[in-house]
Amino acid sequence: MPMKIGQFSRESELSPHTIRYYEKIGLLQKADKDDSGHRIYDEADLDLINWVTCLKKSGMPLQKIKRYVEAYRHNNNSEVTEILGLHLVKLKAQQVDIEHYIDVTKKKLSQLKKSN
Amino acid sequence: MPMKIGQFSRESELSPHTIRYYEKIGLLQKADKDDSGHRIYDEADLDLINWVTCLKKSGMPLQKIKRYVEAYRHNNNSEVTEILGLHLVKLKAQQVDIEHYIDVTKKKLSQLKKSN
DNA sequence: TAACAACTTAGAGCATACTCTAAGTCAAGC
DNA sequence: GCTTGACTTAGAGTATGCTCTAAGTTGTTA
Repeated sequence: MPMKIGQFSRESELSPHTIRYYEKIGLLQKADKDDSGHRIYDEADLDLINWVTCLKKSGMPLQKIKRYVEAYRHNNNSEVTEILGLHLVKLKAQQVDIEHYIDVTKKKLSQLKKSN
Repeated sequence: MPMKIGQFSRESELSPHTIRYYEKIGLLQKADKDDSGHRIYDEADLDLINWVTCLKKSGMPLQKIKRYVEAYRHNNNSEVTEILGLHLVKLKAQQVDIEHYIDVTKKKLSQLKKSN
């Protein structure tokens, strides 16, 4: 179950560089180290990093994810809920925007077809 | 109808800095200058920059927008169509992703409510 | 004519998010 | 014992997209 950064990297699909970077900026807590000073991670770390990746892919900046992770670590449920609630609102707005951009792009494309 | 960078900036909602930057990286053609060396723009420039802004807001990187603008300038309809077609595919993929992220976020939120 | 705003340029600086480099340590296999 | 691969650190470099600074010119208005 416990793994070093190499396996953790493969399972999370983030490079070791990126994982250390996330630790450096405080997004991830300082990982425990084994006797040779190598970072060790477990399933809980993997669940967290995967959720972090999901938040990141959905457009949340690392600074905000950092605040989320901190609130999560401190069991501050109300802040976690607030951050996710706001995130949901933004995602819905993005959804509306994208629909609009799809429409506009389609129109532009059909105008182009006509002018041929 | 012709205007200097200040008014062009207000009408396009881009700063003069940004407009000059776009010109510098070749996204916009070198603007014509009046007798005092000030850039002059017209309605066609405004239409183009507004479409550029639309592409940018919908996630197209400046380098790709640059290629779009060049193809557009050279009346290369097939390339314009190709770029927009690909963009449409990406937007649709984004739409699917966002729907997924909305679902996941909603689930996370309802899990949090239960654990209260 | 003097102040003031708007414009010009080249180039530096900034924010975000990595990504890589250098120099070194450590454990396992031949 | 030595190579190999995975790991460590601090810090430099990269890409994108601005954003600002400095030093100067030009046009309008009181």
